[in-house]
Amino acid sequence: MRPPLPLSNELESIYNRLYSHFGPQHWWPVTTKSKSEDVRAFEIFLGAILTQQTAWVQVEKAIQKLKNAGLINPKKLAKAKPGKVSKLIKPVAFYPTKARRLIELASRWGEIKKLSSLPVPESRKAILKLHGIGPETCDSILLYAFHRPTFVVDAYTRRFVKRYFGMQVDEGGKGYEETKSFFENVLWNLPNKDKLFNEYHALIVELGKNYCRTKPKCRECVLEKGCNKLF
DNA sequence: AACCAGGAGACAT
DNA sequence: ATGTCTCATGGT
Repeated sequence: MRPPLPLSNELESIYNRLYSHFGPQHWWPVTTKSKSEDVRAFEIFLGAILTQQTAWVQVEKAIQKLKNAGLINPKKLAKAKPGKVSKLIKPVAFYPTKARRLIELASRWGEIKKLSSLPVPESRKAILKLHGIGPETCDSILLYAFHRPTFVVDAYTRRFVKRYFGMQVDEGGKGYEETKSFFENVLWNLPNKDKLFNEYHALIVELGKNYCRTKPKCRECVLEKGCNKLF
Protein backbone atom coordinates (compact mmCIF):
# COMPACT_ATOMS: atom_id res chain seq x y z
CA MET A 1 0.00 0.00 0.00
CA ARG A 2 1.51 3.23 -1.14
CA PRO A 3 0.85 6.74 -0.12
CA PRO A 4 -0.35 9.01 -2.87
CA LEU A 5 2.49 10.48 -4.82
CA PRO A 6 3.11 14.01 -3.76
CA LEU A 7 2.42 16.63 -6.32
CA SER A 8 5.53 18.14 -7.62
CA ASN A 9 4.43 21.38 -5.98
CA GLU A 10 4.49 19.71 -2.62
CA LEU A 11 8.13 18.73 -2.74
CA GLU A 12 8.92 22.07 -4.30
CA SER A 13 7.03 23.84 -1.59
CA ILE A 14 8.87 21.94 1.11
CA TYR A 15 12.11 22.81 -0.56
CA ASN A 16 11.20 26.46 -0.63
CA ARG A 17 10.23 26.48 3.01
CA LEU A 18 13.42 24.72 4.02
CA TYR A 19 15.46 27.10 1.95
CA SER A 20 13.87 30.20 3.37
CA HIS A 21 14.23 28.86 6.89
CA PHE A 22 17.82 27.62 6.75
CA GLY A 23 19.24 29.51 3.80
CA PRO A 24 21.80 28.18 1.34
CA GLN A 25 23.94 25.38 2.76
CA HIS A 26 26.99 25.77 0.52
CA TRP A 27 27.61 22.09 0.05
CA TRP A 28 30.04 20.54 -0.55
CA PRO A 29 32.35 22.55 1.73
CA VAL A 30 35.87 22.51 0.35
CA THR A 31 38.98 23.97 1.91
CA THR A 32 41.24 24.06 -1.12
CA LYS A 33 40.52 27.41 -2.67
CA SER A 34 40.76 28.32 -6.34
CA LYS A 35 42.52 25.13 -7.25
CA SER A 36 41.85 23.00 -10.25
CA GLU A 37 38.51 21.33 -10.64
CA ASP A 38 40.29 18.03 -10.32
CA VAL A 39 41.70 18.82 -6.89
CA ARG A 40 38.35 20.09 -5.74
CA ALA A 41 36.64 16.89 -6.86
CA PHE A 42 39.30 14.78 -5.19
CA GLU A 43 38.92 16.54 -1.89
CA ILE A 44 35.17 15.99 -2.01
CA PHE A 45 35.75 12.38 -2.86
CA LEU A 46 37.96 11.92 0.18
CA GLY A 47 35.53 13.78 2.40
CA ALA A 48 32.66 11.57 1.25
CA ILE A 49 34.44 8.52 2.58
CA LEU A 50 35.85 10.15 5.68
CA THR A 51 32.42 11.31 6.78
CA GLN A 52 30.92 7.86 7.00
CA GLN A 53 29.63 7.50 10.55
CA THR A 54 31.53 10.65 11.43
CA ALA A 55 30.52 14.19 12.30
CA TRP A 56 31.63 16.75 9.75
CA VAL A 57 33.83 18.70 12.17
CA GLN A 58 35.98 15.61 12.54
CA VAL A 59 36.26 15.31 8.79
CA GLU A 60 37.51 18.88 8.55
CA LYS A 61 40.34 18.09 10.95
CA ALA A 62 41.32 15.04 8.95
CA ILE A 63 41.20 16.90 5.64
CA GLN A 64 43.35 19.68 7.07
CA LYS A 65 45.97 17.18 8.16
CA LEU A 66 45.97 15.48 4.79
CA LYS A 67 46.30 18.85 3.16
CA ASN A 68 49.27 19.85 5.30
CA ALA A 69 50.89 16.59 4.30
CA GLY A 70 50.25 17.36 0.64
CA LEU A 71 48.03 14.35 0.23
CA ILE A 72 44.99 15.95 -1.36
CA ASN A 73 46.59 14.61 -4.46
CA PRO A 74 45.75 11.23 -5.99
CA LYS A 75 49.26 10.27 -7.01
CA LYS A 76 50.84 11.19 -3.71
CA LEU A 77 48.11 9.64 -1.65
CA ALA A 78 48.34 6.45 -3.68
CA LYS A 79 52.00 6.17 -2.68
CA ALA A 80 51.55 7.04 0.97
CA LYS A 81 51.88 4.44 3.68
CA PRO A 82 48.78 3.24 5.49
CA GLY A 83 50.35 3.96 8.87
CA LYS A 84 50.99 7.55 7.96
CA VAL A 85 47.56 8.20 6.48
CA SER A 86 45.99 6.40 9.37
CA LYS A 87 47.66 8.75 11.79
CA LEU A 88 46.58 11.81 9.85
CA ILE A 89 42.91 10.89 9.69
CA LYS A 90 42.71 9.72 13.25
CA PRO A 91 39.84 12.06 14.19
CA VAL A 92 37.39 10.08 12.05
CA ALA A 93 35.75 6.80 12.96
CA PHE A 94 37.25 3.61 11.52
CA TYR A 95 40.40 5.43 10.59
CA PRO A 96 42.61 2.39 9.95
CA THR A 97 40.28 0.82 7.41
CA LYS A 98 39.44 4.14 5.85
CA ALA A 99 43.14 4.88 5.45
CA ARG A 100 43.70 1.70 3.46
CA ARG A 101 40.65 2.33 1.34
CA LEU A 102 41.60 5.89 0.57
CA ILE A 103 45.01 4.82 -0.63
CA GLU A 104 43.58 2.11 -2.83
CA LEU A 105 40.94 4.42 -4.24
CA ALA A 106 43.43 7.21 -4.83
CA SER A 107 45.39 4.88 -7.06
CA ARG A 108 42.27 4.40 -9.14
CA TRP A 109 41.30 8.07 -9.38
CA GLY A 110 41.68 8.19 -13.15
CA GLU A 111 39.37 5.26 -13.58
CA ILE A 112 36.86 6.78 -11.18
CA LYS A 113 36.74 10.03 -13.11
CA LYS A 114 35.96 8.16 -16.31
CA LEU A 115 33.24 6.13 -14.64
CA SER A 116 31.67 9.29 -13.30
CA SER A 117 30.94 10.57 -16.79
CA LEU A 118 28.90 7.57 -17.88
CA PRO A 119 25.11 7.86 -17.84
CA VAL A 120 24.10 8.06 -14.20
CA PRO A 121 22.63 4.57 -13.74
CA GLU A 122 25.70 2.89 -15.20
CA SER A 123 27.97 5.25 -13.40
CA ARG A 124 26.47 4.39 -10.03
CA LYS A 125 26.60 0.70 -10.70
CA ALA A 126 30.27 0.86 -11.55
CA ILE A 127 31.31 3.12 -8.69
CA LEU A 128 29.30 1.06 -6.20
CA LYS A 129 31.54 -1.86 -6.88
CA LEU A 130 34.55 -0.04 -5.49
CA HIS A 131 35.52 -1.13 -2.02
CA GLY A 132 34.53 1.39 0.62
CA ILE A 133 31.82 3.04 -1.44
CA GLY A 134 28.20 2.20 -0.68
CA PRO A 135 25.01 3.78 -2.04
CA GLU A 136 25.07 7.02 -0.12
CA THR A 137 28.74 7.68 -0.60
CA CYS A 138 28.43 6.81 -4.27
CA ASP A 139 25.64 9.30 -4.85
CA SER A 140 27.38 11.97 -2.79
CA ILE A 141 30.44 11.63 -4.95
CA LEU A 142 28.49 11.76 -8.19
CA LEU A 143 26.39 14.72 -7.12
CA TYR A 144 28.85 16.82 -5.18
CA ALA A 145 32.19 16.00 -6.75
CA PHE A 146 31.06 15.51 -10.34
CA HIS A 147 27.81 17.49 -10.54
CA ARG A 148 25.80 14.55 -11.80
CA PRO A 149 22.04 14.58 -11.18
CA THR A 150 21.46 11.87 -8.58
CA PHE A 151 19.51 12.34 -5.38
CA VAL A 152 21.40 11.48 -2.20
CA VAL A 153 19.52 9.57 0.46
CA ASP A 154 20.60 9.26 4.08
CA ALA A 155 18.96 8.31 7.36
CA TYR A 156 17.52 11.82 7.74
CA THR A 157 15.95 11.62 4.31
CA ARG A 158 14.22 8.36 5.15
CA ARG A 159 13.03 9.68 8.45
CA PHE A 160 11.68 12.73 6.69
CA VAL A 161 9.63 10.89 4.05
CA LYS A 162 8.46 8.48 6.70
CA ARG A 163 7.16 11.20 8.97
CA TYR A 164 5.99 13.73 6.48
CA PHE A 165 4.42 11.47 3.87
CA GLY A 166 3.80 8.47 6.11
CA MET A 167 5.80 6.46 3.65
CA GLN A 168 6.83 3.00 4.70
CA VAL A 169 10.50 2.82 3.79
CA ASP A 170 12.40 -0.25 4.82
CA GLU A 171 15.83 0.07 6.25
CA GLY A 172 17.74 -1.90 3.66
CA GLY A 173 19.06 -1.12 0.22
CA LYS A 174 15.61 -1.37 -1.29
CA GLY A 175 14.47 1.50 0.89
CA TYR A 176 17.40 3.50 -0.38
CA GLU A 177 16.32 3.16 -3.99
CA GLU A 178 12.67 3.72 -3.15
CA THR A 179 13.39 6.93 -1.32
CA LYS A 180 15.73 8.08 -4.03
CA SER A 181 13.23 7.63 -6.83
CA PHE A 182 10.50 9.13 -4.71
CA PHE A 183 12.35 12.43 -5.01
CA GLU A 184 13.71 11.96 -8.48
CA ASN A 185 10.41 11.00 -10.08
CA VAL A 186 8.89 14.24 -8.97
CA LEU A 187 11.84 16.57 -9.44
CA TRP A 188 13.47 15.14 -12.54
CA ASN A 189 12.04 17.57 -15.07
CA LEU A 190 12.80 20.71 -13.15
CA PRO A 191 15.59 22.93 -14.42
CA ASN A 192 18.97 22.95 -12.65
CA LYS A 193 18.49 19.49 -11.22
CA ASP A 194 22.00 19.12 -9.92
CA LYS A 195 21.82 22.41 -8.09
CA LEU A 196 18.40 21.52 -6.71
CA PHE A 197 19.47 18.04 -5.61
CA ASN A 198 22.56 19.51 -4.04
CA GLU A 199 20.69 22.02 -1.92
CA TYR A 200 17.76 19.75 -1.17
CA HIS A 201 19.82 16.99 0.40
CA ALA A 202 21.86 19.48 2.40
CA LEU A 203 18.68 21.13 3.67
CA ILE A 204 17.20 17.81 4.75
CA VAL A 205 20.36 17.06 6.68
CA GLU A 206 20.17 20.43 8.37
CA LEU A 207 16.54 19.81 9.20
CA GLY A 208 17.27 16.37 10.59
CA LYS A 209 20.16 17.56 12.70
CA ASN A 210 18.14 20.20 14.45
CA TYR A 211 14.71 18.83 15.05
CA CYS A 212 12.93 15.98 16.78
CA ARG A 213 15.56 13.33 16.76
CA THR A 214 13.46 10.64 18.34
CA LYS A 215 9.78 11.56 18.49
CA PRO A 216 8.12 9.53 15.78
CA LYS A 217 4.96 11.59 15.63
CA CYS A 218 5.34 15.31 15.58
CA ARG A 219 4.62 15.63 11.91
CA GLU A 220 1.60 17.86 11.95
CA CYS A 221 3.48 21.08 12.16
CA VAL A 222 5.93 20.08 9.51
CA LEU A 223 7.31 23.06 7.82
CA GLU A 224 4.28 25.14 8.58
CA LYS A 225 4.80 28.82 8.50
CA GLY A 226 5.42 30.14 11.98
CA CYS A 227 6.15 26.75 13.46
CA ASN A 228 9.56 26.42 14.95
CA LYS A 229 9.50 22.68 14.93
CA LEU A 230 9.99 21.48 11.45
CA PHE A 231 8.83 17.98 12.08
C1' DA B 1 27.34 7.43 30.53
C1' DA B 2 24.73 6.05 26.81
C1' DC B 3 24.09 7.46 22.34
C1' DC B 4 24.92 8.90 17.72
C1' DA B 5 27.42 11.21 13.63
C1' DG B 6 26.35 13.52 6.40
C1' DG B 7 27.82 4.09 6.38
C1' DA B 8 29.67 0.03 4.48
C1' DG B 9 31.13 -4.80 4.28
C1' DA B 10 31.11 -9.60 5.68
C1' DC B 11 28.35 -13.05 6.75
C1' DA B 12 24.18 -15.85 7.86
C1' DT B 13 19.75 -16.84 6.73
C1' DA C 1 17.49 -10.92 -1.63
C1' DT C 2 16.92 -9.23 3.21
C1' DG C 3 18.47 -8.89 8.27
C1' DT C 4 22.41 -8.77 11.89
C1' DC C 5 26.85 -7.95 13.46
C1' DT C 6 31.18 -5.39 13.51
C1' DC C 7 34.26 -1.55 12.90
C1' DA C 8 35.67 2.27 16.59
C1' DT C 9 36.64 8.25 17.29
C1' DG C 10 34.74 12.24 19.59
C1' DG C 11 30.38 15.14 20.69
C1' DT C 12 26.74 15.78 23.57
